[in-house]
Amino acid sequence: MIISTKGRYGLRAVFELAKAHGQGTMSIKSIAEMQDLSEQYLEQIFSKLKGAGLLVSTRGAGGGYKLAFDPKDIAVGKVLTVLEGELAPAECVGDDAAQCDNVALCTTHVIWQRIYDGFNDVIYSITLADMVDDYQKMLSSKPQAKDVRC
Amino acid sequence: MIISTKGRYGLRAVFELAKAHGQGTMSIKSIAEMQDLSEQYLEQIFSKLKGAGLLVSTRGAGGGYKLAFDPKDIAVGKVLTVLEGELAPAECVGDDAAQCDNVALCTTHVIWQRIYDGFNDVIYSITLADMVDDYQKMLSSKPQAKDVRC
DNA sequence: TTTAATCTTGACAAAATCGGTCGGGTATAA
DNA sequence: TTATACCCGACCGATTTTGTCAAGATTAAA
Repeated sequence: MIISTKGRYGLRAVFELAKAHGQGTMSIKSIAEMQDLSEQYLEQIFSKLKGAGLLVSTRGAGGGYKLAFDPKDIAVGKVLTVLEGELAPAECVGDDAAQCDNVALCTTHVIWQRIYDGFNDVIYSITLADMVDDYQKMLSSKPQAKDVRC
Repeated sequence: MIISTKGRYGLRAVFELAKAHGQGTMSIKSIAEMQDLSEQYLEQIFSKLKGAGLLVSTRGAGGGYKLAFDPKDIAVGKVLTVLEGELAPAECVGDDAAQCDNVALCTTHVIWQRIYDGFNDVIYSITLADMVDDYQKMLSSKPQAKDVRC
């Protein structure tokens, strides 16, 4: 599995926040229930996302989390990168790439770079708003639909 | 690191076989020396690749490994998949996908599928022959070049 | 003011995976 | 017959994954 549970659960949870954006905060408890996740594990995940500035929280009764930005301004890739670390195929590509002796002459480097670029193109081209749109469309085409996870 | 050492070392080693294709076999020892890898670890890697039918071996003195097919008929993706297992972002995509309750209604499934497709497009569109071509071009444009790894 | 809800933080731990090593085989060319 | 090379399964320490547990801080509401 390229994406660990942190990233997969995290994206599902953030998707709930995106659906409810503009309607105040949601508690970890309610999201954990909806998505059938452990509250304590989800705490860890949201804590990371908050640390990265993607979420804001309110303490106390009636508090909870919400997105720090509009869903259309949060790329799926951002969420995944915060939770998984940088998704690079090898050390010689990516933001904090360890430069090898001579990248210009390294044959496998070309492969890793293409994988990295392709991957990031995909995950940064989809926003949370896109996910919500997809969801609305699925709902309207199959009105009996219930939330499903994978 | 999305690709582990098995995949990264393996691709480098197989690239050596591709460069020498048509010139008989190469021993693990010589490749391990060239690419600065442990012989015993490389044995494990080649054993897997042989099991998958990508390599053939000759035992005894003067023996070694060679590609089972022409480099142009071996995709980088095939090598990586044999060594890494299927490179799926989640359980619900890929050949041996665990079907979730209702994929057609699952919002995150769309994301995992797009990542999976993008990834496989890249790695199955490059063959070992492409790598060798790249290498020859690099050599001719910088004739003083030595082999470099990353 | 008290209470309950909620986020916050850090430690802990079982299980799986990673990145190999070790110690023997077996087949074959020289 | 001997040296070379592949073959194979067990093992092993370190790290990462996937969480759990406990205690505390903050705040809204009763």
